[in-house]
Amino acid sequence: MRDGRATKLRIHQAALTLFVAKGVTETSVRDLAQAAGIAEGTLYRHYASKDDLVADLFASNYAAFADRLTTLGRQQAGFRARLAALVAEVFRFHDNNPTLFRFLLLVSHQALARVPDDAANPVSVLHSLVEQGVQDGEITLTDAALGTAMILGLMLQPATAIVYGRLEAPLSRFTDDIAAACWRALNPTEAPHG
Amino acid sequence: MRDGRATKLRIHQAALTLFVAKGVTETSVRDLAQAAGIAEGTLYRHYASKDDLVADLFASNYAAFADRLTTLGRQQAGFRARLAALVAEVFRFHDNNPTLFRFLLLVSHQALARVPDDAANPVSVLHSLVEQGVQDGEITLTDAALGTAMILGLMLQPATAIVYGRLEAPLSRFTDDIAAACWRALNPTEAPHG
DNA sequence: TCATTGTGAGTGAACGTTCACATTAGGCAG
DNA sequence: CTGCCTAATGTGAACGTTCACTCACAATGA
Repeated sequence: MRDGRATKLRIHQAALTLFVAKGVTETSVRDLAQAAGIAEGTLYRHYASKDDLVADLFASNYAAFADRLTTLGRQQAGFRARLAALVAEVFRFHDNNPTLFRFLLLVSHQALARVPDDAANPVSVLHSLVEQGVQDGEITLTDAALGTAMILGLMLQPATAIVYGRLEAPLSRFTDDIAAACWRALNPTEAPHG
Repeated sequence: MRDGRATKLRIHQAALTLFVAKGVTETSVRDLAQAAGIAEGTLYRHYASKDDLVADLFASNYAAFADRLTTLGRQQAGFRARLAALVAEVFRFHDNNPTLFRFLLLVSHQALARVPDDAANPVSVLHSLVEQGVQDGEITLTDAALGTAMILGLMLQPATAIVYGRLEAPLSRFTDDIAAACWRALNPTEAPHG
């Protein structure tokens, strides 16, 4: 029998590229097949449907990234070190695979519905981290949900700015600036370099 | 002749609601007509195409909001006051018309292509504000584009968190917190309450 | 009266998906 | 080693559905 794994990888790459460039709904199965260099029917040897492809592409990468963040948090002591490591990892991920990063950002709005609630989730990992920091008295801000949103915004908007050409890649050159800005944002009454 | 303006408003409302709830591409002209209580053909008495409806809905509201922000900035003296007024206005807009706010967020990725470059743009208004602050030495951070992204993130992610139910509305209750967080994020070496 | 507004069945194109058939390659008998 | 066998993989024309959009006609009201 032939090995279909190479074909599946070609589908992955074509799908990520086209989904990010044109949007999921705007990308047809014909588009995908042409970009991957296969026939339309071949896609259905590997995925039950187009939706299944999107959901699988999202869920597997989303959960894997959440796992990486969780592992990372365990290797650091103290909230500030964990935060810095998390920002660094997110930015490194963006720079290493911007297309995948943007795909996850793009479809998280719609794809999250098809992902099981108990699956690992980068946002909930971050939320747990902030909650821990609040409990341990390591940050002044007490609303963990607000703190999570702040950190998320300080990371994702610079990434978005790169997409629009308002900021120049790589994102990693802002790692220290953003980690420090997160820290200050979370500590309303403390000196910035506490 | 009959007055079509009421019909046009019904189309606006139906379109905003459905576009936000299901997405633009996932909303058909049949969906729009049914929600607005009109026939499909009627929509084409008011818009040349579905794309035209989206573009008009986006461009008019996007530019109007940018103008409001510009006016607001002129009424304040000093960067910090301007920043606080801007955050307050953005959050007020979100609370007064969350559907319109989310629509502008949702389609800004794709709709910006059809909007003339010289049109007023909320992001460029913010960028000019930050640039002015840098020039006047009112903030420590020197990269205006990075500062713009930071402020944008600190405003938009809390708004997004409300959509997902991670944060409770209204957004306005965070106005002071976020304005202060923006200020601290932009001032790496300064005391937080300078 | 007539320009404007409203109607909805109809149109061709594009969509996701299917299916009968072709191709491939590892296992296995001779 | 050779030559089938078979399951996996690849193919693309065809299918039914849905889509955005059109048009001949009706209704409205200044």
